[in-house]
Amino acid sequence: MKFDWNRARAFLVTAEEGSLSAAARALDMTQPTLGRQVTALEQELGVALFERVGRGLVLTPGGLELVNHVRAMGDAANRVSLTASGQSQNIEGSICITASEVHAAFLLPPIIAKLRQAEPGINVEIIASNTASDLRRREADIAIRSFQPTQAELIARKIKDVPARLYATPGYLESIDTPTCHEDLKRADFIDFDSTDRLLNGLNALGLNLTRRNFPIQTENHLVQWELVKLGLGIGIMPADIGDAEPLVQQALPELEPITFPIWLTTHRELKTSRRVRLVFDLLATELA
Amino acid sequence: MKFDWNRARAFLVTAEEGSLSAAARALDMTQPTLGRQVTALEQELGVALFERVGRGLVLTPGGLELVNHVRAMGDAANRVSLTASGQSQNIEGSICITASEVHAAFLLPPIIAKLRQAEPGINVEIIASNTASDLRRREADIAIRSFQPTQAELIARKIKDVPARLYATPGYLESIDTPTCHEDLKRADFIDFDSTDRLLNGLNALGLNLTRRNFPIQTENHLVQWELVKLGLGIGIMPADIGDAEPLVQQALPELEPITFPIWLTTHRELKTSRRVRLVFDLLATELA
DNA sequence: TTAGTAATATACATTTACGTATGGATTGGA
DNA sequence: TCCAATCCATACGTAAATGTATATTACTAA
Repeated sequence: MKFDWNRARAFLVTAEEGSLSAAARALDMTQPTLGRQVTALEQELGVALFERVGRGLVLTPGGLELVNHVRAMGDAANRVSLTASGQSQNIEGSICITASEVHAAFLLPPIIAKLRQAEPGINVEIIASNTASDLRRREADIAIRSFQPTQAELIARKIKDVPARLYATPGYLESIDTPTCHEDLKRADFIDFDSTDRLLNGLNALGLNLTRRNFPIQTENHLVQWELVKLGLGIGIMPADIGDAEPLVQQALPELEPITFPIWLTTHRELKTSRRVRLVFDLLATELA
Repeated sequence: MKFDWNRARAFLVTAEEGSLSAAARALDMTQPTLGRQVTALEQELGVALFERVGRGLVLTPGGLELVNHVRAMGDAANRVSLTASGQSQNIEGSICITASEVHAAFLLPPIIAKLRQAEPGINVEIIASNTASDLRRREADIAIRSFQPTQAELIARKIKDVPARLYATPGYLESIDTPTCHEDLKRADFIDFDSTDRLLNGLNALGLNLTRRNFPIQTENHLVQWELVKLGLGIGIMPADIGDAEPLVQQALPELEPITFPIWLTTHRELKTSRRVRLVFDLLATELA
């Protein structure tokens, strides 16, 4: 193990990002530095790792075999980082919370305000994303999710079950003759925020009989969907407490049984020992309930 | 994993050796360097790793927990080191050689036989193609070419200059009244193996005066051309040592000055690192000369 | 075919890390 | 108690790695 470990990290990130430039961005370094580190590692190990072909790099067979072991180094480095953070008993510092766009926009802000007031030394970073961040890779410290994580390294607490309902503007509902039963919704436009058919299937499971023609507008962004709903372009789904609090809209079909989904609070086992993480975790659990 | 991996290595060796000085000796570094790296890692992780007590160092509880994960990094690093040296030292594996069809068919087989006898662990793949493979894209490890490559990434060695002569069967030569001078060849049929007019131009440069009518048969395959020549369908060109060794044919016009072309042996920069490539390269250079 | 974009490679000034030399401190033995 | 040995910490000159700026190349879309 007499080679330069930082060069190994440069190699790993380059292999996973696919280019020196992307790896440089990920590591807060410059592209020439990474290029030099990778070539230096090649000389150090006596193995050609990448083929410089065109504008990208391609792993050589040798590099392909080596990257597995270097990835093991990276995984161990992640564990080092996690346990080190877990041991820090400093309240002050920064914490990274990930949540879906809706939760990040409507649930988190008042809680963050309380947190900042109670502990001004804690800096907060919020990642609003509908794709689940990987806590094991330290993409966030705490995650608010709508499903229970399966990995054993993670600890999760179920906060509550939340009902979600359909909303639209009164004007829009009038324009489709104010639906009053399941069947009436067949002539409605729904606004989808998922490229798969999850929303369609979920609604049909409640007894509706929709097709893709009922979803003429799609966006991957749940907040954009909500704005479209508020402008009267169709029906959208939203957690009931958020939807009910919006004066511009009303429930589209109050008789319809709501879709319920849970809220799970998740963190890494190692991080739970950190005073800062524990404090924020407990605050979130209290305030979200 | 945003900490300095070299510092992690410094921490690991220090913990295992028991002192900074001993670690410095093990890593071929100096004691001040290691001391700085360890303290820098402590600041980076926000965890006290060692207790400076007396003349030695003692791991703190935090350091004790972290050293396990850092040891996992070290184990992975060892595997990296091992497979890397294995890849650069190991003779066994496969090697891919590209050559023109004629070279692949007539020059390579006896050399490959020697190679297989000397190194049975090496698998050989031969790509017989008249279009130059791109070594930079790993289409082959070693190329036998008749021109010097221009790319700087490639290493090339000129083996020798080879004369090529015209051959035909005695029967065919009699059928065109046994040509004895340049002018007589105007009534001969030549068999071309190149869609461009390279052969025509090359022969005219030697003082012949041929037109396309002298090339009634064309094939992109040099070996097919040779079979056509051996069947008495016309005159073909062939490296002199190969043509002279074929009993079915004779030189069409021995007075004609031969066309000479070079043989270049080419590989990419991994030659510097791979023992296998170097071995085959050197064997080819010796045997072809 | 031709711009435009995004990637890698190179040149040079600067910062950073390293090694040497030395001082201060502790342990073990005479 | 003193001395020797060993170790960690500090200061300073030097060497190495990094960043900025720029050139060069390859793929892409019009």
